[in-house]
Amino acid sequence: MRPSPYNARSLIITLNRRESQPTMQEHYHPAEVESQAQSHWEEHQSFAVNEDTSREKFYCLAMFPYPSGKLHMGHVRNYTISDVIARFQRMQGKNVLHPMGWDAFGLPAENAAIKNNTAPAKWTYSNVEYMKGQLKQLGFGFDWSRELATCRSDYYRWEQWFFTRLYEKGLVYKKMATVNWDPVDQTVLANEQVIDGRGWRSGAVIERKEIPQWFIRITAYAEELLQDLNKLPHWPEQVKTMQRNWIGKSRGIEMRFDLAQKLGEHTGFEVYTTRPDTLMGVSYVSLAAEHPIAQQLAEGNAEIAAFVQACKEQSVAEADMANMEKKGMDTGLKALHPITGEEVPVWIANYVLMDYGSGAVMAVPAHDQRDFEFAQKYELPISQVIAPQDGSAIDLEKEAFVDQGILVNSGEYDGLDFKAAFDAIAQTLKAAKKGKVQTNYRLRDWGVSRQRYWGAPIPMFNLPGGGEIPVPADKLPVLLPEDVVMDGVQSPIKADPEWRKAEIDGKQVERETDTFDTFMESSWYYARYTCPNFADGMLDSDAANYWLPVDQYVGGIEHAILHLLYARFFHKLMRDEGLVECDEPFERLLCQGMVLKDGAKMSKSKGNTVDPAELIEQYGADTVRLFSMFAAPPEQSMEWSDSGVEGAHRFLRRLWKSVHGHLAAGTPGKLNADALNDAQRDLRRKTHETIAKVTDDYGRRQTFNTAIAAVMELMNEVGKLADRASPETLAVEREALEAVVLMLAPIVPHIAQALWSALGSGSIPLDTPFPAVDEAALKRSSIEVVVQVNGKVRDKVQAPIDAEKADVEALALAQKNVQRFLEGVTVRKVIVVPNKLVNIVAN
RNA sequence: GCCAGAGUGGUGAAAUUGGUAGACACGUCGGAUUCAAAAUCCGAUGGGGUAAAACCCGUGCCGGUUCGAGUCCGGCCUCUGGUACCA
Repeated sequence: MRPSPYNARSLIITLNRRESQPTMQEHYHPAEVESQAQSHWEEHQSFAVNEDTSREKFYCLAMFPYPSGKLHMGHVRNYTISDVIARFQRMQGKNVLHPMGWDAFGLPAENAAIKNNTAPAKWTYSNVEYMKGQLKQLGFGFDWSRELATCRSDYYRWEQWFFTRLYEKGLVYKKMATVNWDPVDQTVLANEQVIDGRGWRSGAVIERKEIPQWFIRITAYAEELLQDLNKLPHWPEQVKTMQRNWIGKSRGIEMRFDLAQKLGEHTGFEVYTTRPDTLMGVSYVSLAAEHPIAQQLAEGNAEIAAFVQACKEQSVAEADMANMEKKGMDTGLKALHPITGEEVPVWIANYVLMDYGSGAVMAVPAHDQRDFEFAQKYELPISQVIAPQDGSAIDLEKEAFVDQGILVNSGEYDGLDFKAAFDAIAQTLKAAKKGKVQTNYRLRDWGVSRQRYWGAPIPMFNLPGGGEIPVPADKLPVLLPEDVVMDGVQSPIKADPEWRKAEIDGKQVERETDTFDTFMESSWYYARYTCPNFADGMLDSDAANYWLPVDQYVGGIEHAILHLLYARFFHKLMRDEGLVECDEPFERLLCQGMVLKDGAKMSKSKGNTVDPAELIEQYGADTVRLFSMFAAPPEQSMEWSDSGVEGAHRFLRRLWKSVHGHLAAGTPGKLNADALNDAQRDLRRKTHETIAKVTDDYGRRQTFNTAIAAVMELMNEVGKLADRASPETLAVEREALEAVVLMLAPIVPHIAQALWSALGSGSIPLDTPFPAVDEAALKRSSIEVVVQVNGKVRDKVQAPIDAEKADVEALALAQKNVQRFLEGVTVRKVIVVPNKLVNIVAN
């Protein structure tokens, strides 16, 4: 017989408790149960871990929260998921790291500081304190000894140091880039602060403005970031697809259009296309408003200047750019077609972005829908150069034909398909030194400069005569002053002329007053958790290499691209600095869905928020945790329901009652699997089927809702047990209840701990192995098989397990209702799916 | 606009590899218990149909593949996330 891993008994503890707190046994009091369990964990430091090379490690990480004030349901869901996984893995015997910290820098702190007349630091720290209390109340098993906050200088100093290392390696550079500019407040606005093209505070129409900013060369890693997605089999396919599309690798041709007449120093410009096969259909070319040629034209032409200015009056956000009305202006300038030498008009268009590619595009209205609409609007020629492969006609009055096809009206290239045309045109351009085949990435370098106060100062010194040098390591960190007053517009470190003053080698220099994008901090916190107090460097490689990569990362799908791509990039940068060994930071990724109320995202403005604090108060943390896991699978958005919470609570009360009812019924006998009657055997099978399913649901499928449903089913079966008088029945019931308590322990750890103790164990579930399946108990002699006629269910039969196909077929055909449907028709075919279904095809 | 998802009873959902659509809950209705109520327990519950069955219809919409489609394919509609300075 399988030795039970959890039959150690410690009745003394239970008896003592029964005497001192008699009411505890009869009724479920979540507040008592939960504070008792939480004190136990606190006292025993149950979640503090260290590097133990003798044990298999498991690093379970939930995306750390922005300390916005108090927890919302999204946090509760996120951290319940990671806590369930962490506790389950621990019950699988692993050395589990489950840390927590604070993504503490960011824009909302500045806004709150202005509103509440306080300092961002003070506001942030008080939020951290409050939210930490809430996390503890929910019973999450975090190793608080590793807590970190990104706004602390012992964290961001290493980020500053790392940035200077990247600068030395040539992976950091400065260039002009476009921002949203509020001309009234004289400040840079985040995309979020631009509403319908106006500044959210001033209401002024915002402008695009070019300012110098720092960039990190993520494009140097584009190919590796793309290829290594193939090393992540346990990431959701949709996230990998989104990242691939974001990186946007394409093969095309970069070519030069010469200007018909020189314009100042400009003799032409570069254009990149992935559709060189349409080159003979070019009607015009478009430049971005910020293109040097457009700038030069604007200088000598008031009309063009006005149009260029108008193009700049809009947000820089891509979604806004793509949705706005496409506008253009003919400059009167002509460019020469790189193959035919014919003149094509040069336009300026508001939809061409200077930050992408070369800031100039060739337009083929017949074969690109956006060009088509633009050409129709401005009555530019639309000439077909591609015909459908199948010879069908196209209607260029209605829409562009954008598929690949066969070239027409393209001179010597007529009749070629996409690939042949690509090669032939590439060859011609190359021979004429007018262009070359080029691989392009849509991915752009990472702009990390922010003109805001509440962030890590960029560690650069600006030199009086221009240029800059990185702040030397011995002068780090560049501290952000925390005791400041927010006046509402200017960053305090920009407003204070003293702060920027610095000296190096006796020379006066100025500190950079821009701060880092907060994605910088969230790109490496997972690694710092492995050695949060390491004072001699960014990472302690021994600790980092023991714990990394993160085995399970859990967070919102909204981070599918930016955060997860930046973190992957940073990891590779740290690897190339020799700080970590592995290539990817997150082995397995779970993206949880949003929490909705009345079909909409919970938000203060909609007034449909649910406060976790009130729910914990009313029902206890276990109920909140149980409901948030039961209501939907983790990846799906989840509808909040107050009555569903009631139901979860009711289940816990029933569970409590069942266990104590069982204990009161007497002492179970020794479980003898061979001496059970049918009902006992059935329950035992159900117990072990449930263990098998729940283990799979927790581990492989990560569908906690179905795990809970399976346990509920088992409990319903337990409830149907007729006689608690027999010691055999009690033994089977005991086995089921012990399994139930342990299976639920990752989700409802407090009540599970209390019930486990009541069942007489000296250990706590956290340190108890997860129940194991007894394969022998799963055996059954017969199974229900569905009988279909022409795909419709007509009957069901009990068939011996693994019966011969012919026998099952005969059994199925013999059914009365089946016979009824076979009258007057001929059986053509019989399909037998073993142990499942028979389909009789007849007509 | 572009990229990625989602859509199943009154509600949250389940159906894991193409094989019984609606497990498990919530709600509602009926019953037991109670002086009464709460709590608890038992039963019913996709729509139509029937005395009860049988049977018919049913997974956003239109079409296809298959013995068999919620699941696969093509085309739409609606909603959600992201769109590089919200985190």
